[in-house]
Amino acid sequence: MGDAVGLRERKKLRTRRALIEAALRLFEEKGYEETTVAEITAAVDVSTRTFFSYFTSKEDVVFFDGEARVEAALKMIADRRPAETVVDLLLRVTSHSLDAVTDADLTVELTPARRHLITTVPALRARGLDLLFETQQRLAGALHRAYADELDPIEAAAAIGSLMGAAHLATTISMERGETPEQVWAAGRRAMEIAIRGLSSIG
Amino acid sequence: MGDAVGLRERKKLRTRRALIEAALRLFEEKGYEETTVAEITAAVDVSTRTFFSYFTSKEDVVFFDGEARVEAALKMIADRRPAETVVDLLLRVTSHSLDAVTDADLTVELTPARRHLITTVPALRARGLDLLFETQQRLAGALHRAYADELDPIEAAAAIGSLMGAAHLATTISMERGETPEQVWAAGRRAMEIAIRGLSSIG
DNA sequence: ATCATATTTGCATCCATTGCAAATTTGCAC
DNA sequence: GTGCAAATTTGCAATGGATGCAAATATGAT
Repeated sequence: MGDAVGLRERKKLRTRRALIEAALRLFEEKGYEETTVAEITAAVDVSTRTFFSYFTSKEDVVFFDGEARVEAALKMIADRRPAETVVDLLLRVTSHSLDAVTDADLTVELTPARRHLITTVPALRARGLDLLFETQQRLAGALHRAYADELDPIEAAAAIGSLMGAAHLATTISMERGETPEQVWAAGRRAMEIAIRGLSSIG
Repeated sequence: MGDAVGLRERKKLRTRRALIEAALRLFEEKGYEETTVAEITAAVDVSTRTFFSYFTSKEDVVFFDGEARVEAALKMIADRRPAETVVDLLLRVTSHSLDAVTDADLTVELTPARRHLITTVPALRARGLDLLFETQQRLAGALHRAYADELDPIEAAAAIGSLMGAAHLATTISMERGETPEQVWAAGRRAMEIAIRGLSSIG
């Protein structure tokens, strides 16, 4: 990612970065729907058309670091430790997946503001869910490959879907209830434990 | 739903139904993105503007029966049987959730064609995932209410998220592998069993 | 038949998105 | 340095979804 060899690449990276920062700032200041692509590009002083050669849509700019996060998780699964169980590996992956990642020389965490945008704005929420689901498909594939002898594709999918489905819904509901970040985090962990133990453990 | 008292209501129902049928037919014939709202309304002989007083967006017309399905599931959860376990109830709900439901006098099943559209067209897939997630939130709330003494909100969320997350990802991957409808159905059932037994049962 | 209300319709408008060809910039060879 | 080929940016036109609004219609109760 961080291979800015020539002037060309460096300039592109700078433009991309500037577009992301301007967009996120404007989205926070005046709201996503109230911000036009023209306003974003005006703030960076490039043409509107250029925006769409960097991002395929206005939504995309909010998920600029998604691919880096996914790749980090995929790598962890592919490089799994020899005797590690599926559950241990997945817990290790999820606990690291929230760390900051570097994308195109732009290191960012999933700030509360961004998280709020993604869960609040319908267009972003839908896009985020689509990306999340695609991620789950890729992780399930990687998990199957990493444990080819023990897990068939459906079992791998069930494992990823169950764990991530439980954690995602639980954290969302925790947030919706206005709980503190610590409580939200705890909700996610409890949900994963339930997924690991099985539903019958609570019925 | 089926209370078409006056001419007014009957006419509206007829228009709504005609719009849905024309839209689905056109989407199948020439593709979702290639079909304009103007073409749909032309086929029904109403103005383009009218379309948007029946549906909030072009995507919405594909999910016309979503609300009816969700309400059926919510009702089943609310009317749970006295001594029934959470797992038994949820299995009963999921096995019935695929039955045909009646929406505005229009009874429909989730045809393969419609399913294909929803999983294929990015805009529909994203919208469908948004609706599915919203459904999960509502089901989790209902489950918590139905088992208020046994499940707190987070546990209810973990249960719904785990079960539906596993089933959805497993069926999607099964479909993607080109498996038969029977195999897809079996994949969903296996995934739910794994969610119920717990991930540790496969590691 | 008539009036109040509910619907439909016809604009005008905004904005995201895309294709295309012209203009500009960059990297490299000479 | 110059000049050329390739990569980028830009301007422009066009498409299509979505919304607000006021005029035109249709409906139903008296």
